[in-house]
Amino acid sequence: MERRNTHQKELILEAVQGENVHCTPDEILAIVREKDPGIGPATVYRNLNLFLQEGQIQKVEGPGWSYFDGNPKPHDHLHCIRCGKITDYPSAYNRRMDRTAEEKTGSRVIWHMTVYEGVCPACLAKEQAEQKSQQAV
Amino acid sequence: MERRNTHQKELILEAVQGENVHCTPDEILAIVREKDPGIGPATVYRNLNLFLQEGQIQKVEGPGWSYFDGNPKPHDHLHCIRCGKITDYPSAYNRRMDRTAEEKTGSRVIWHMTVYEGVCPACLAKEQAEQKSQQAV
DNA sequence: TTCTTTGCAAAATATTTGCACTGGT
DNA sequence: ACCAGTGCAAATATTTTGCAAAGAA
Repeated sequence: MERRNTHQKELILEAVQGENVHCTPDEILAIVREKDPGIGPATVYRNLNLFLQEGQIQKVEGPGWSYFDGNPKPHDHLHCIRCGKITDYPSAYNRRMDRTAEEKTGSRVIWHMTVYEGVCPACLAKEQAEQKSQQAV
Repeated sequence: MERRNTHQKELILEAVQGENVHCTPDEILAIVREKDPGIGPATVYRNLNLFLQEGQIQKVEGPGWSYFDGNPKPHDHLHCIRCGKITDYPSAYNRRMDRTAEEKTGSRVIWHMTVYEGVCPACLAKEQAEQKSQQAV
């Protein structure tokens, strides 16, 4: 079964592969519809699953949220519990953790991902601003 | 709004809080129905969400899977890509990782969780058995 | 021209909600 | 007796699938 490249595939891959982009299928649909309003949700789902299988993108999930990540390499993430956004955690992949896990559990470990739950810099700033305005009142 | 203890709540909490238990809502429904077949899915969902809010349990999610975990303390997990089961990763919570992440990202980090993707000991054994039988043929 | 991919609509899944009734306190 | 919690069914939300038409190769 030959794999054909289409206009739609290009747009979807482009949307999800932007720098530090983490989107839901719905958000991706909105983005690609800006350039081609005819695209439907089924096409987005189908191709995201295809890219996933091909290893071109990955799915990042945590308690209560789920995003597609255009960067297929394993890397850690930070999830903001205030705004919901997730960002890549800037650090090299630590392969030693996998070896340690293998020794401890007797499993074969292929890769790992750490998700940090917290409040991102932008939301921290907002919180401070809110506190100030509360003091003023 | 007062919180009442019911028969159903007890069964559901008992089901999800077993040692190293990681279940989907559907699996939990099946377990509690063994003792009380009258319980419906809505009650399971409602109470799991309640326990989640109360911090009595947590939800663990990864690429393509999601389970409730009766142990509310942050801890790492191992997910088997062959049988789909997840198990607790036996190691103390590393608080230092959170402090490091705060320094690196400028965020406030509350907690983290690492998920290891791999093949569990039971499935490794199965794989070896399969290879042997293939050689025999 | 061939056969994959698309867009739509319907179907399948998963989860939440409205409401009358049950049952904990 | 009061009202939170339950069970059911309907409503939502999310994702997948069937199929005729479109369009890559």
